[in-house]
Amino acid sequence: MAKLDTDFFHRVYGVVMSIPEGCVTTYGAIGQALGLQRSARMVGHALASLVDDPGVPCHRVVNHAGMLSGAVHFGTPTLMRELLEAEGVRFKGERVDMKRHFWQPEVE
DNA sequence: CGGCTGACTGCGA
DNA sequence: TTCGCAGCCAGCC
Repeated sequence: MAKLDTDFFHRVYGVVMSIPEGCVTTYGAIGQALGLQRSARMVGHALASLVDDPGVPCHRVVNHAGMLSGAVHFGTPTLMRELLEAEGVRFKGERVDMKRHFWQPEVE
């Protein structure tokens, strides 16, 4: 681990893959775990590529407001929410109940 | 090789 | 939590 390869996406892959079922996290939290504290955007872009990769529960990643900002990239805007609800994640209207399901990824 | 865009965040009000 | 401003880095054209 801690391989500084250009495969930055690969790191996000590992972290997202480590997200427990029924839990959600933010881009910043992931970025922080990767050492990219100020570059949460990169996490989002990484996810954009990871969503193209099967086996990556990127639907467990939301923005700091708890909104499913990446749902549009799922092909089906509602798919992201459906997946979370299927895992037991509670929703507050259009947002995820961060207070209840927020999970902090740890540094590899 | 240069510039723009982008699944965002943090701070202050 | 919401609104506004500015920063950060990598991928893509």
